[in-house]
Amino acid sequence: MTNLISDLNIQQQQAVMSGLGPILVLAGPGSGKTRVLTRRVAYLISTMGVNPFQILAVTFTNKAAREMESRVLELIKNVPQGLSMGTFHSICARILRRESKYLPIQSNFVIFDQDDQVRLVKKILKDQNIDEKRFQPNSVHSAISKAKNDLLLVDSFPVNSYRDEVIKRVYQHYQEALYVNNAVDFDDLLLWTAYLLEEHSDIKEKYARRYEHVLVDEFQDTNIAQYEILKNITSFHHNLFVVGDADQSIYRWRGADYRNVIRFEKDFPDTQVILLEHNYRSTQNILDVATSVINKNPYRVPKILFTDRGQGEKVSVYEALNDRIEADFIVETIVNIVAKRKAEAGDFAIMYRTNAQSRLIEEAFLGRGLPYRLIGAQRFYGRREIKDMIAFLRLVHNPNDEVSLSRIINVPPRKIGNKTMIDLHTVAQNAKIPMGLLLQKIAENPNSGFYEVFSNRSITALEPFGRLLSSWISLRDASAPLELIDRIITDIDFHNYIDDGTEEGLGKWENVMEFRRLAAEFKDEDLTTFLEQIALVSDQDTLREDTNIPTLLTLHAAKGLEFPIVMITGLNEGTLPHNRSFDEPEEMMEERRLFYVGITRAQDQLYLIYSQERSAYGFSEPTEPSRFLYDIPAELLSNLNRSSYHNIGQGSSKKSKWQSNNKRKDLEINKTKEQKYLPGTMVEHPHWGEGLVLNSRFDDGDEIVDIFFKGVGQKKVATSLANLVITKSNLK
DNA sequence: AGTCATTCCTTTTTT
DNA sequence: AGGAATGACT
Repeated sequence: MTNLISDLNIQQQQAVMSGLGPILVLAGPGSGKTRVLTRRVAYLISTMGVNPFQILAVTFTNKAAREMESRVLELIKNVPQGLSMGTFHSICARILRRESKYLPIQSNFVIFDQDDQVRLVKKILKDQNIDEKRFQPNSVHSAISKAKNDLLLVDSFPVNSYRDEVIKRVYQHYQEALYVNNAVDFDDLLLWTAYLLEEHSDIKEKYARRYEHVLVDEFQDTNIAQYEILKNITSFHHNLFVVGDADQSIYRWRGADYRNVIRFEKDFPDTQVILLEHNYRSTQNILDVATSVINKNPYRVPKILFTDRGQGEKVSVYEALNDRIEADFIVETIVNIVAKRKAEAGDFAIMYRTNAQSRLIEEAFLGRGLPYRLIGAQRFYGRREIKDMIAFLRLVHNPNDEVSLSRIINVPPRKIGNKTMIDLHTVAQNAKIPMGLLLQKIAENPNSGFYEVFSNRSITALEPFGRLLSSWISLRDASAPLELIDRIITDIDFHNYIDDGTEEGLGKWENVMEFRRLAAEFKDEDLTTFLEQIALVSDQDTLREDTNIPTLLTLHAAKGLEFPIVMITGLNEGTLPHNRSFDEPEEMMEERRLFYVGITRAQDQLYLIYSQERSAYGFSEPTEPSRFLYDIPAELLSNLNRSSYHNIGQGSSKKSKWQSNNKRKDLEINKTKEQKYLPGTMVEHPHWGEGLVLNSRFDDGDEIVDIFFKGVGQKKVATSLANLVITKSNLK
C-alpha cells in the first residue's frame, strides 16, 4: 500500500485515502491531480477491496482514460477487470446502447458529429422555408444544443420571442429527424442518459447500485446535464470524488459551468474539500506570470501557486511586425535552441487561440522543410474524403441514416441527381420504409411495377448502387472494419476518383490511406465500436508522443498537457482575447482563463508572442497587444526585441510598443499609492449604479478603470471624468 | 447530370 | 486568401 502514497505530499495523500462520501479536490495546474485520481482508483481496489466493476472514472479525453487504466494496471499486481472509464460522452453512449429499449431509437444508432448536426439543421431550415440569413444554421443549432445541455426538451423550450418560436419549431423537426435516421447528436448522449436516470427509477437504481465509487476529472467543465447524471448515478452510495479548478474552465460555450464547483459544496453539505496548490510542473517565474494574469478575474477564490523548482528563466516576450514574421520567429527560435542542444524539438509546443492561426506557422515549418505535429482530430475527420468514407460506413451500419445516404449516393458521380433523389424520397415515404431499404429492394427486383414512378433512367442509376449497398451490408457483421473499407474503396474505385493526379488529389488519397491505417487498429472490434470511437475522438486522442517534433495546438486542446517550452502566439486584442468576447464580461473572463491554461502548460520556458499587424480575411491590419500582457509585472519578463533578434523583422530601431507599455507599467507601479480604485472595490456611478472594479491602470496620468455594473455589463471609465463614489474600499 | 465560374462567407474554441 | 456554395452553361 505504501507504494501508492509514499511519494505524494500530505494533501495528495489525504485525497487518495480520504474516506467515503463526497470529496472535492481543488487542484491548481500541475498539482498532480491525474496522479491523485489514478492512485485513488488503485487504492480503492487494492486497499479498500472495491470491485473494479463498481468503479466509474470520468476523464476529459479517451486518451486520458486509457492512460489512467494502464497506470492503475502498473500499480496493482493482479489485473483489475471491469473498470468503467471514459469521457462522459462515451460512457453515456455505452449506457444508451444497453438501454435502448427505453428510447425512441435502436441500439445501433449512429452519432452525428458537429458537421452532420448543422447540416441537418440547415436541411430543416430549407424544408421549412426559413430564411437562412436571419436564422443562421450555426446559431440555430447552438441554441438547440444549449437547450439540450440545460436538459430542456422541445416541450419545455422557453419561448420569449419570435426567434425562440422559430428555433423551437426547428428543434422539434430536428429531433424527429434524428429519430428517423436512428441517430443521436453529442448532446443527446448526455440528455438521454440524464433522462433515463431521472425517469426510470429501475435504471437509476441499477446504475446507482453498481457504481459504488464515481470519480470525475476536470469537474469545472461539466454542464448541467452531466451534473445531473452524476447526482443520480451516485444517489445510492454517495461516493463522488471530483477534481477540478475553476480557473481552468474554458468550455462555457459548450454549456460548461464552473459554478458547478461551488454548487457541489451546496448540494453535498458533507463534502470534504482538499486543496492542492503545490505545483510540480513549472518554474516560479512562470507561476508568477500565471498568477498575475488570473488574479485580475473577479469573484474567484485566490490560490497561491508555489513550486520548489526554483525561479527559472524570465518569460520571453517578442513583438513581431506581422503574423508571418511571428511564425518565422517561432521556427527560427526553435531551430536555434535545438542547434545549441539546449532542448529537443519535441520539447516545444506552439499554442494559439484559433485553428486558422496554425496555417502560417505550418507554412514556416514547411518552408524550412521541418516536421511538426498538428493536434486536431476534428480537422482530419472533417475532411471531405474522410467524411465520405465515414458516411459509407455509417450507411452500411445503419441503412436508416439518410443524412449519410444523401451524402454519398452520388459519390463518385453515378448519375443520381436531384430529381432522382426526390423520387427516391417520395417512394420511400409512400412505402413507409427508409430510403436505404428501398434501394436494396430496387436492387432485388428492378422491374417490379411498384417502382413505376421512377423513370427508366433513375432505376438504371439506382439499381447498381442498391446492389452495392446490399453486398456491403452482408459483409458487415462478419468482417472487420478494415475489410469493409477496402471492399468499398475497390467497389467504387475511390482511388481513381480521389487522386486526380494533382498534388491536392494525392494529398486526399493519402488521407484516405491514413484513415485506413486507423481502421486497421480496430481489427478486433465491430463496426459499431469503430464508428463510435471515431465520432467521439477528442483532439488530444490523436496526440502521439513517439516522435521528437514540435507540437502545434489550440489553447483549448492544450488543456491537461504539459511541455518543457511553450510558445503562445497571437497575443493581440481581437485574437486573444478573441473579439467575440469583447462585450460580454463572462466571456472575457474565460479568455483570461484560456490564457492562464496556456501559461501553466509550460515547465521550463515560456514565450509570449504578438504582432503589430495581423491579417484577417486576406487583409493585414494593425492590432494592439493583448490587454492581458499589461497585467504581467515587467520584472518577470525579458524583452527579446532589444537583444539578439534584430535580424528578424526590421523593428529593431523602432521603439517597440512593448517597451512603451513597460514604461507605462513602471509608471503604474510607481504610482500605486495614488491608485484609488483597486480591483475588488465597490463603486457608485451616477448613471449605471453600483459596480465592481475589475482592474485599474494609469493612462496619461488619469486612472482608467474597468467596472462591472450589475445589469449593465462591463464599462471602461476615466475617473477624472466620471463622478465615482467608493462604497466599499478594497484597501487593506 | 456534370462542369465550370462566380459569389459569398469565413474565424472562436470541440465532445 | 481560400474554400464552399450557388448558378449558368453544356
